[in-house]
Amino acid sequence: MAESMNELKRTCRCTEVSEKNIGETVTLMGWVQKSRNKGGIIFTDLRDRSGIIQIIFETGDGDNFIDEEGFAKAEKLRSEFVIAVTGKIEKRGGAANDNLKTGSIEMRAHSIRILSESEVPPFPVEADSKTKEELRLKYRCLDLRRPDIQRNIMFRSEVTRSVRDFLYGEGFLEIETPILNKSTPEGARDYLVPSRVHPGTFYALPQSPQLFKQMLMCSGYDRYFQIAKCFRDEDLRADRQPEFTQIDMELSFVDIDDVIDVNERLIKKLFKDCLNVDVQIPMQRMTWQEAMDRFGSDKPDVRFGMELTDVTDTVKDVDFVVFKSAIENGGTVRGINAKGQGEMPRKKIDALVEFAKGYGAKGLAYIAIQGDGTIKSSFAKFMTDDQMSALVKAMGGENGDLLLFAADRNKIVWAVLGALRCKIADDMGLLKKDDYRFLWVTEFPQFEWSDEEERFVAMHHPFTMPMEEDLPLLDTDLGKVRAKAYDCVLNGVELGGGSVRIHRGDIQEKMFKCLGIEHDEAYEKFGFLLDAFKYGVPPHAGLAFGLDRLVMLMVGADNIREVIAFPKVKDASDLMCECPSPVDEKQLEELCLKVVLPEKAQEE
RNA sequence: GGCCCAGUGGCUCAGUUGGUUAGAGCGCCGCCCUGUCACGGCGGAGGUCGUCGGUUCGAGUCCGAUCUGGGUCGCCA
Repeated sequence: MAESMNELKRTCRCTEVSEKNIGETVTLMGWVQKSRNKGGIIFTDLRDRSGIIQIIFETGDGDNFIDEEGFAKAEKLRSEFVIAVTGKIEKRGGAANDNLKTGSIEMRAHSIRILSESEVPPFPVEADSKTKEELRLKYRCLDLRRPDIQRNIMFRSEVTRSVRDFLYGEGFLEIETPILNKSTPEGARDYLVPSRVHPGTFYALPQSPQLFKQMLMCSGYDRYFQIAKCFRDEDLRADRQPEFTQIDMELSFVDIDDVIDVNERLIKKLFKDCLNVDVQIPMQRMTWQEAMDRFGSDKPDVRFGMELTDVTDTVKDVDFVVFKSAIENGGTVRGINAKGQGEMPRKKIDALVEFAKGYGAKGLAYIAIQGDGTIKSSFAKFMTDDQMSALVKAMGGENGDLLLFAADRNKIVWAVLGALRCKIADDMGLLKKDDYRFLWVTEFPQFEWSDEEERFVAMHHPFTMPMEEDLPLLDTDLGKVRAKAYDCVLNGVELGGGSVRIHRGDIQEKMFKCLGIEHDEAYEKFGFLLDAFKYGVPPHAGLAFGLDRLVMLMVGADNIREVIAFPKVKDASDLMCECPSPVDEKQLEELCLKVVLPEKAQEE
């Protein structure tokens, strides 16, 4: 039977006692990790968020022993019972346990209360769980007791504390912005919330506090930040959840370098505080164009080389239809050199070809240079010996190397080789999680052509300031306009991004025109911001980090669910709460809503 | 929406070219044990092999569909 605490007070956590406390009487409360009954003596491992300490129950007279009634209780202990024990801290009578922080001491209980019993848990509460994630998420309460995930969640708290410390120190104000917002359907899909008071109308959950933080700049708060919950109704990934958290900030009277500077110092302090890792600043910078040309990605992993080489010129006369047609259609031929992989078995190379096809490649050409210098190649028969050696030379190919080539439109060539170099590096074991390589990618294109909409769309958002020297291009060549936008990249992951915003009405108007957004439409969507811009706008710029991704990389997790207390699964549902779920007809009526399922979903 | 991977006692897994009663480790239950900490000893319970359908004399195994979870492309201004 469960007992109450009554007047009993916990004196400290399980591992907050050490050899210094030997002889002291303490009261500990926590969960039974494991109980070992030796007959006349019982050893119980007691766990709380700090760790584990061994409790001893032995009958006898005096302070060091427990009475018969207490011993009977101890005999009943099972995993995950919640107990309170009072007793004396002693040096271990038996051998020390080097695996425990408290391995050299133990507590001799003289009283015990069972505060709560537990059913047998569906999976063991232990570190390095092998349990399927589905089950872990269904019983997330138990999963969150496991020491490794507790470490992640507590670490995350340290991160936000460090961030707040730094930003407060730099004169930032923490200001909350609304969760119920106006829907602005540019960008990601919104989560909608129906209004009861205004039937047929909806709020949207924020994709980011973007417009509000710009408003705050207009209002003179000059340095804002927020640990902001954001929502995007898009498909999930290992590093993408439908609701996620951003470290969001905005600054007035600043330009790119000011934003980068304050954020480099933020990251430096954060990594020192939480990981005792020294991040070198200033961090590496690279333009978007350079990132694409060298790494095939706007978020390059610079922990390893294997950079892209443009060999279009070298192969332009080669009579290989794949290369020829790519070049004729305005594309390029580029390659990467996987050093020392020349002996890769055909089967694995074929797997790489399949991998490449997943990124839109029609195929993948390769040259495998064997250890003795002989060449195996998928397209050797189309090449003269001179052409082959010129190509190998252009790629820096040596004996034992594997050269891989993609020929297509640049967009596809970049995507294919960019992904390929990361996959090969991973397969080769080149990716060390504790090797933190930061990188700023700058000078993003302002616009991106959308095949779907057959127009230019904003790559970042329509309030992003173009680079001053590119302003004339707004009239002539939108594809060439570069933006004052920047991303912070860590080990191939986009950690955060931001931009200098447009604060001049004339440029903003032109921007809307370039994006094909009419004056009225702009007002319909962003009127409140445009109104605010009429009354004195400070030049401003900002940035937002993905907190979940940041913590994931810092703890070395493979997905952000490991650093989020209550994450959603792949189809955006919550296995613990079992949501989303249908609502009462009455609730729908009140909101003037009617659910019309597509035919397929109506069956059953 | 596309492609790929997985699903067998509570957990993690094995299960041969389709062939007796589907196994193991851990966990769980009972008894014993005063220095264990991966405690130990003895005994025991526990499975519609994700679901539905098909092929077959016979399906955990082969085929089709479907569900669940994961990865990824598209998507994510």
